[in-house]
Amino acid sequence: MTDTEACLSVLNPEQRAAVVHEGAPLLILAGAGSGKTRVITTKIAYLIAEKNVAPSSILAVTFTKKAAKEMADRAVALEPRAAGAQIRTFHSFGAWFLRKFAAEAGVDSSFTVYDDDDMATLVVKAVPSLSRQEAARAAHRIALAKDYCLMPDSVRLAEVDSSPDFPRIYAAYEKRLRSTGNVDFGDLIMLPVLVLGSSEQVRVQMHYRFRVIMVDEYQDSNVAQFRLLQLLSGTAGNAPAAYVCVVGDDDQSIYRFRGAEVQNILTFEEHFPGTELIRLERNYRSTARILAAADSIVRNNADRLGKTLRAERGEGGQPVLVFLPTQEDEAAFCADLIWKSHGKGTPFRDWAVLYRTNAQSLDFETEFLHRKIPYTVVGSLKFYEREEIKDVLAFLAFLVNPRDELAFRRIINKPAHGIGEKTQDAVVNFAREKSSQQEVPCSLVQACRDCAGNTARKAGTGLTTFALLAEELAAEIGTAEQVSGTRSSDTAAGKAASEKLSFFVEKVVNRSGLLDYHVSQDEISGTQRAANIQELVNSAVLYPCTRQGLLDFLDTIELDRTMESANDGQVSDAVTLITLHNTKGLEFPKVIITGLENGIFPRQDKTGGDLEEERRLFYVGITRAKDELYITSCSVRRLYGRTEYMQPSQFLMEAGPGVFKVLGTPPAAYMSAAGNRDGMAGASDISDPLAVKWCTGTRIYHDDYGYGQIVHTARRSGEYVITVRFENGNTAQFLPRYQAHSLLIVKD
DNA sequence: CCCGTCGTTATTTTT
DNA sequence: TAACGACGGG
Repeated sequence: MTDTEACLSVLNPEQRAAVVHEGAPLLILAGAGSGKTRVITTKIAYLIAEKNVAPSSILAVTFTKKAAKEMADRAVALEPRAAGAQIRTFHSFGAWFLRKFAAEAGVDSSFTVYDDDDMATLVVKAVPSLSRQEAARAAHRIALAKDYCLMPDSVRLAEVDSSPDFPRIYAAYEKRLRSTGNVDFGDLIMLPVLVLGSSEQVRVQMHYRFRVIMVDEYQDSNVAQFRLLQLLSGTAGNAPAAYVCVVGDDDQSIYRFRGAEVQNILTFEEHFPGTELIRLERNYRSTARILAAADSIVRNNADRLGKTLRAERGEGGQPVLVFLPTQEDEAAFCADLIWKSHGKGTPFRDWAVLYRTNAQSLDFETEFLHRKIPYTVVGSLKFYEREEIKDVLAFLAFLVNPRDELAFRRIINKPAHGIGEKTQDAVVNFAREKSSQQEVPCSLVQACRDCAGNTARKAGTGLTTFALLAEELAAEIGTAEQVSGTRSSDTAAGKAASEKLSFFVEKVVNRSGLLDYHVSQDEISGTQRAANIQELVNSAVLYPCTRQGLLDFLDTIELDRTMESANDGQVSDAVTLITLHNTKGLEFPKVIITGLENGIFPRQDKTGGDLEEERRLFYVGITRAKDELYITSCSVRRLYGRTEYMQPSQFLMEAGPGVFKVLGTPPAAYMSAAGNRDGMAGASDISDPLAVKWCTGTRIYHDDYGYGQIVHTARRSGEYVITVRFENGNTAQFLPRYQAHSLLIVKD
């Protein structure tokens, strides 16, 4: 038996059919935990080993860096030659493509990628009449327009933003962006679509290059990505169409807000004629009762293809729904649960705490820190959003592309050289003016030199000094010519490639004065900026000290702004704190989904299609759990510094009876919506006059404590107990049956 | 141009 | 509640 036969033999019939399928386009509808990554990776190995497909002609795209890495690792484990396949995220593929066809796309081959923040700043520069806030909103709409592949002159632009000014703002932004030579995230997909659409030659070249194209998490692709797939796979010239295989699950589509178009998967068969469909419905991840809970939620959605997951792992324990008074209690509950299981030998890494918004991680971090429970927060963007980190990255980006207006503005006067906004504007406008008059764009370094004589003496000296430094450092890392036409890092730049990039970054940090500047900031406000810069310097150690090495370094950071890459030496056994969105593609033995309250999850104002998306998000969360699932809901939560009384999430009422084992006291809203459920504590609360009178949220006056509010109710050995939080900070419990006389209900 | 104070405002979700 | 922007004094 060959290796490949061995790989195939562990698959179920549907998986095997998907792997050996060839010819027509293939749509794999893969339910959560149905082994789709195994199918894709086996298929890559199979094509190489059995079908003699050249590895380099295989393109597999995913959405997250993590997923891409996992796919590549697993494919290589099955078939070493898979290392030659292109296994990337959509955006990193776009970046690769744009560097290759920079001229056709009208960008600098050494472009860097502007994030949302940079976009907003550039909008302000392009349309100065806008406030920062308006610019940020416009930037967001521009990004969305690009997700839909709409240009400033598109008539359909109104569907993204109907304001009459929008097309002009978009056009002005676009002009300004193009003059920097840089791109934004949307460009990484949209520009390749435009280049492929307009250049037959490029299309043919790509068609000969990629013979097999696979897309994972296809349900989250947007219109631009769909068109990219169409253009890469269609026919052109004499080049035959590539084999297309997409994998997705309409129930897990959770990125509509970012332009993801569920229609892409729902109508795939119309756009790729002759499509064959394979369903993977056997779930190897979760136990049956967890899957039942997931299904009881998602079946409330109307807009779905519909599928039923079959559990292959047996019944398992009943998912637990816990009602808690406050968010602190919620954090304490999680800590208790995790700590107790750790005592029984469960490693911390088996646990994941899921939440709707990043801000919710704070309470867990505080509690876990206190209890000495190790944890890692996944996907928090904090590190690369820090000012000092953005400063250093901007300096590096500027060395690579001296037309980068935003990088220039960020670093030119830090530390202060007397170059204020006026001088910056003069330099930038000078460069833009000159660029429009000549073939070769004018770099901002050159503009600094040319402007130095026409400004105040202090500013002039600063500009000259800066230009000298930028030229010297840029020369050291190599010039653009030294990499053009080659992607490998073996191009000899000034220094030997064996030297580490971290030396160069360290030099930049020192010579620019950025490190000194932030050291003094640390002294003033006791921050950790210098240490953060050092961490960034250290992370550059993995790259060679060449221009290409620097480009790769910036690329990696720009396309994966999560901490993991900068933080590989993290604790090996730790609880995972993660947003629901970030859990896509992950699994954990034990999962706690927190904050199941209306307004938080689902978020307020969600209706119709948006509400269905929230429901799918809940479904994604539930199906991450392998063995144990806990869900928590609080009756009180601090929101924007105010204390709010919460109702349980409507999703909880949608689950049928017996789906969850309920702990704590279910609020009245849950009870009345659920009707008379079996085996549930406090089931008689709606008919208990005490519970009706003394319910959560009621305002109270107490002779000794003053004003307060009921934050929790419970039934303890038959007695109805209320917990009251008073305005003086005290919290106390009372038995209304006996103590009603000392408690006054305050009427508004 | 720098720094401090005060008032206001914001919280999805991410490549 | 915290973080950020506007404003004014040095």
